[in-house]
Amino acid sequence: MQAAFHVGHRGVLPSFFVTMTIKGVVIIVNMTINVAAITVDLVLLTIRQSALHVLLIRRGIEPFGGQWALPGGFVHDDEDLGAAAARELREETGVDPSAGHLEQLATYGTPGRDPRGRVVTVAYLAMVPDLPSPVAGSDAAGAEWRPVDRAAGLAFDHDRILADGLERARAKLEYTPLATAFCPPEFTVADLRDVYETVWRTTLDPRNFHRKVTSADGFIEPTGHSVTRDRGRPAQLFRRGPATLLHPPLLRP
Amino acid sequence: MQAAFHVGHRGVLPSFFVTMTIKGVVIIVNMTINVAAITVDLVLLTIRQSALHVLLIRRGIEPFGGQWALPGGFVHDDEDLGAAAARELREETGVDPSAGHLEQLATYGTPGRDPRGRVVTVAYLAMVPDLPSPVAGSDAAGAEWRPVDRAAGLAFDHDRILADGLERARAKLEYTPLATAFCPPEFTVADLRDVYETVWRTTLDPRNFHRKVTSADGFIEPTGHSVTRDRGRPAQLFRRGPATLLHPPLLRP
DNA sequence: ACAAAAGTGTTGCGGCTACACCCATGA
DNA sequence: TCATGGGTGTAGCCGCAACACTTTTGT
Repeated sequence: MQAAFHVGHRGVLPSFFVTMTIKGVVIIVNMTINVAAITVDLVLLTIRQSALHVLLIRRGIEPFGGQWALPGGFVHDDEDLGAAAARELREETGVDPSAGHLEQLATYGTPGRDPRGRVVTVAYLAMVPDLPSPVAGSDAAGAEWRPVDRAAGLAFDHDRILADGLERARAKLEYTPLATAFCPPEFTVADLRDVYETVWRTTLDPRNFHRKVTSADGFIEPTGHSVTRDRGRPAQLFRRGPATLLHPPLLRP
Repeated sequence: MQAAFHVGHRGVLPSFFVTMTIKGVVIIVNMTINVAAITVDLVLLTIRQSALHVLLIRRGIEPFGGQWALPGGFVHDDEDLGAAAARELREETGVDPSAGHLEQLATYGTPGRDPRGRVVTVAYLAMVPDLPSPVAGSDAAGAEWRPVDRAAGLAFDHDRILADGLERARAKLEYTPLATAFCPPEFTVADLRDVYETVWRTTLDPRNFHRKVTSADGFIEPTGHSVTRDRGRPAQLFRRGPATLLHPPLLRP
């Protein structure tokens, strides 16, 4: 039997093989250059009750069925990587990505990290305010916000991805105004300090912190409003400023 | 005609199609989940004659045949991403990756960035000392060290990747001992200062620089030797120290 | 009145810039 | 001995940690 074959219109050669059984004849096409499935995974962080939480989903299918994992999924055809991450964020939380922060974290492609075959995942780091609405329903068996120090034992290499995401988040609070991504549109200096204290797992002097963030150029802007939260003097409300880098930075103690 | 088909043993579904002509009958198999070819590209930097240079290769084949591009290539089957980058580095320069520095930069996968089809590239940033030997021959039509400010007009999206690599390198000199990756095993404080001045495109006070780098814990260690380079008092030789982070950092002016 | 949280003023320390100054060598 | 680059000392500035103190609310 002779078979002429042609691979797609793109000229990219795949490496896995396709087996076809036609009228009892088995045809195996084996190819040479490697391809991989591309997924995006999300390290999606928020702060609830002064504790840093990560969104986990409970896998409904194999592999790792029943185990907890970071939310993620396959990149669609003709879809940009960042767009895939933004889509996942919308699907999993319902928030518009522009309300929080979304950035590429790193890419993981160790052979064997997915038992189904070669899967390269581009991980993204996202921070969102504490969402009043519950997590939007997804095709997973379940989803929940988990405190990051109770998130060990994830599927795939997601423990590693989560650790990398946490370290990135901690480092970026120092020299970028990223902390505001955890806050609602209007927030107090105490809210912002709670973000830093929670992510860094330290305590900060409220007086010096206040001075630093209000004097850092373009970090936060007063809205003119104020609120009284519990007891005590009402606090001014701020919104995020236009700065993209912090001058001077807030260094970890 | 009926055809039962089965995709590989891995369970990963590809998205492109395979057309087979068997005894005059055309069979098109179209699949749903996207796959991509995975490449690694290298932003390989060095310093020659006090100018920052990047290694470029002249493409021998289409697409972008004849144009200059970053060195790179396909990730092999069962090869880790970092291992593929290290292999490219060895192939292009002959240096052992441990002699310099190699780290993941970012991943680029915009549809259409490669006219052959969906190609996702994981870019790596590498720094090596000025190599006495010329660049090892490769399968490309040519290779050369190009000053970074004369490197515009590269193939694919490599202008963007190079810009991202340069910004990463500049930022990392501040708070890591990365600058030593540009230096030979033994170097003087003036050599190290030249690295900073070249990458940052500034001038630094030699006296204050000397004090800072010799007092930064674990940054550089004296070897006991010294050299006289041109005129003037002989300079002590140093090797890189064990530090992985700089305390305190050297901030850009 | 008192507790509690917001916000300001002040002091002292440590790192940094700027620059004077000394050291060791080649020509 | 002079030019040149290597290396040290020091004064002043600036940012920051520490903390006393004032302001504004709820109870």
